[in-house]
Amino acid sequence: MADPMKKSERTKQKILEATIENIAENGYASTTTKEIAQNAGVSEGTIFKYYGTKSKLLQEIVEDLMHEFHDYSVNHAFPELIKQNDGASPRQLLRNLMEERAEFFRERKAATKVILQEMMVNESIAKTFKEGIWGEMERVTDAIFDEGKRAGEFVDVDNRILRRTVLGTFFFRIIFEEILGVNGGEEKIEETLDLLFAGLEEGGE
Amino acid sequence: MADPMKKSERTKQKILEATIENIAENGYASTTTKEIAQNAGVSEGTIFKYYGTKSKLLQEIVEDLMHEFHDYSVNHAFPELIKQNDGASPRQLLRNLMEERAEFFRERKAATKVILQEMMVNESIAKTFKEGIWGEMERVTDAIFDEGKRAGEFVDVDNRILRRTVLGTFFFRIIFEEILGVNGGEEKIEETLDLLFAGLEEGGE
Amino acid sequence: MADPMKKSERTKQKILEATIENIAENGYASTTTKEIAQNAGVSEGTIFKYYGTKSKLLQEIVEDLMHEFHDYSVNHAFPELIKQNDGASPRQLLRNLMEERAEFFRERKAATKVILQEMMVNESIAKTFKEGIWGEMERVTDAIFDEGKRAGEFVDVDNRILRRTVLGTFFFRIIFEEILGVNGGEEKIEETLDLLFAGLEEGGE
Amino acid sequence: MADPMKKSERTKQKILEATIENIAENGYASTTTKEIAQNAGVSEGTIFKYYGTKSKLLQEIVEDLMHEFHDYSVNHAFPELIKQNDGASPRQLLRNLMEERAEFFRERKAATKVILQEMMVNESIAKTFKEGIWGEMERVTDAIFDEGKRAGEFVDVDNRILRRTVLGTFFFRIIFEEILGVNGGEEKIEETLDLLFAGLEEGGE
DNA sequence: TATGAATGAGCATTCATTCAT
DNA sequence: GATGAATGAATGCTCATTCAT
Repeated sequence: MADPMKKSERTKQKILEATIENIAENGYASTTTKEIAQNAGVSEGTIFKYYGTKSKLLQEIVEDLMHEFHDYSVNHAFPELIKQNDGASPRQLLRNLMEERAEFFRERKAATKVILQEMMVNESIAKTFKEGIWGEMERVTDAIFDEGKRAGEFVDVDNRILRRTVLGTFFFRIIFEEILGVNGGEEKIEETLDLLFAGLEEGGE
Repeated sequence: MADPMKKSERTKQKILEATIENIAENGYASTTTKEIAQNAGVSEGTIFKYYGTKSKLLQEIVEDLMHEFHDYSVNHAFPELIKQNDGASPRQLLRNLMEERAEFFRERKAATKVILQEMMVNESIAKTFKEGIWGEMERVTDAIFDEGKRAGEFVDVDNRILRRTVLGTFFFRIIFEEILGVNGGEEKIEETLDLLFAGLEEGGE
Repeated sequence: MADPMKKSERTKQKILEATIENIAENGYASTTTKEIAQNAGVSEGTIFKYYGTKSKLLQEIVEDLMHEFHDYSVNHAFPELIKQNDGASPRQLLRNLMEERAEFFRERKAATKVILQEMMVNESIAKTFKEGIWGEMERVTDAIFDEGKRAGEFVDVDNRILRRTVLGTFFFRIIFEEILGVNGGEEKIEETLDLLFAGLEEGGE
Repeated sequence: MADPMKKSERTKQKILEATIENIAENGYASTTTKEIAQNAGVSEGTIFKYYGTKSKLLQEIVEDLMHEFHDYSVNHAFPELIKQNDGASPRQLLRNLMEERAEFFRERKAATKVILQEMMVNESIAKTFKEGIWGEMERVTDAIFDEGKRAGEFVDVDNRILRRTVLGTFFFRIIFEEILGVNGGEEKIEETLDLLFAGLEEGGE
């Protein structure tokens, strides 16, 4: 058959998209199932038929993003790391990683906003974020930093300090520039990396 | 007089502190006035007597922090900037600024968390943050960056890019390390600044 | 034909049995059509195809029991009464009647429980019970009591008082012993009748 | 002060009375808190302020009746039993007991109906009934029957059989005559007892 | 000044019922 | 003949808010 998705799957999907949209805008607690139903073009009953409770809708959003993030790691980030012996410098690696991940969150801006919001008030989501997204980023950056230091290309500084500047810059782009819309929001990723690598100080190189 | 605050002022203060505590933990929408009343040790009626509506409590928290932040700027940050011709290097200036502001938010961690949370779902708070806190930080960093560049101490890069790394690192410490509790949370501010100034790249200097 | 019942009749029957089971356990109002459907192994839609509304299911249960009770009377109780001139004493008659009716309700314990429950909150079922079951029992006991008194075998007491002790004892067995499970639940019908006939008082005879 | 009850106590009482009335009429599951609120002349919120959940309202009704029943036993039934050596015959004792208890339930007809109804579908209420009311009646009747037999006034029949006729007659009056309104409902308690004691059979005495 | 009693609009959730397939 | 997807009115319950005392 041409239709790749059953009707009920399409309905579930519509509900999920509407939920992400509404929660990203108003927050989980301030979003009503009535609003979600209207936005999704279904009745409230249908939402509960598929998701049981409002909170399971939130869970679903979080878990979906986690799975996608993990799949993304396995299919994009790690293959890159493996290719590292093929000549890509740690710097190039870091650049690719930051670009890809930024792209990932940019494409899922609303869901990302949902997680950032709810993480602050929901223990379970905080845990999922820390173990899923943060843990992953920690492992990947550790690998790159260690390799960079081993190759004599990175300064020998505690990985946590390196992460502070690198991931600080990364999340700043996502949270402040993309989501909150401050600092202009221009990309200029190359200049940013140059700056991180060469330092703020004039005459350093 | 021995009593520096009238009874009613103390009651108002108790309510505000309880509100900050509860909202920081559960978010504005999930915090009930009943909980606040219990936490503050007053009746619900008293809250409404003083603040009229629940949302005015939130406004009050935001505005209080804004005023304190502004007073702090006027009394600490700008005087420093003015003394800059007295020999302090832009680097020293930046370091002082980051330390002081981090201290400011660290002392007001709960209120800061409230603003970060609600900023994402409340247009009015987002506006206040952007105009108040962010605007201030933009002006101050612009001044420092410009002076640093003029003095030939900073690389000649768009201030927005400079800000991305500097404030990214700064907010990372506050949001991720202080509030979310990831990346170990060790201070090591000096090393962090060294890294930002000298760059990630080995042999840069 | 080997198949005595069409498929659709069997489906209707399954639904009815499931309904009796569920309502007996949880009551009409607390029983959902979803539960009935699951218990009967059909879809909810099927229930409504056959019975139209939930309340018609209840009606059906009540009416079925009434018809069976009435058929039972016509085929068992009245023939006995007619045979009474054939030598059976009114006492024997009463005994047979109580045994037979107890057997009837015992075999339909769940449906009986349904009627007892709903009779208390549903005017229409109360009416059906009073006119159907109660009325029948009144007529039958009147006939027996009158005959017993005429034959000089029963004391000359108002039939309503006689009924109070006889049917009280009868319904106690059904409701309290069978359905609620108190008082041990042993049968000992002969001793019970002896007691009713001879009285509680020692030395009476 | 002249007012013997605080306002809040009066409100609680109004709610409880309305609840008993409505549940007795329509059953627990079919009674809405909205109806109760209207009947009690309060808002729905007030019901939940005082009782927390709808089911606690039911619990309260059941527990109240249990406590009253128990107090009644302690203050009326047991004192009578103690006076038994003062010359009251077991028959007289039984008569007093049945009259008093009938009076008790008659004065609380609605609450009694509530318990009878819900006992059939609510395990917890069934348990409370069995342990509270039934257990009490079992103990009291055992004491009377044993004493009656010891004194040679009652026939030597298993107490459970005696109870079947005595309590059967008793509950018949309450459930069938008082609550369901069948069998005329005339009192004639003396004749009923005579019948129970002397037996149905003519010429027994 | 402060309380606690009361409110009622609004919420998440349930469930009998409909209907296209 | 039977299903499962969808509905929406109704329910129990919450909570910001009011107000008499």
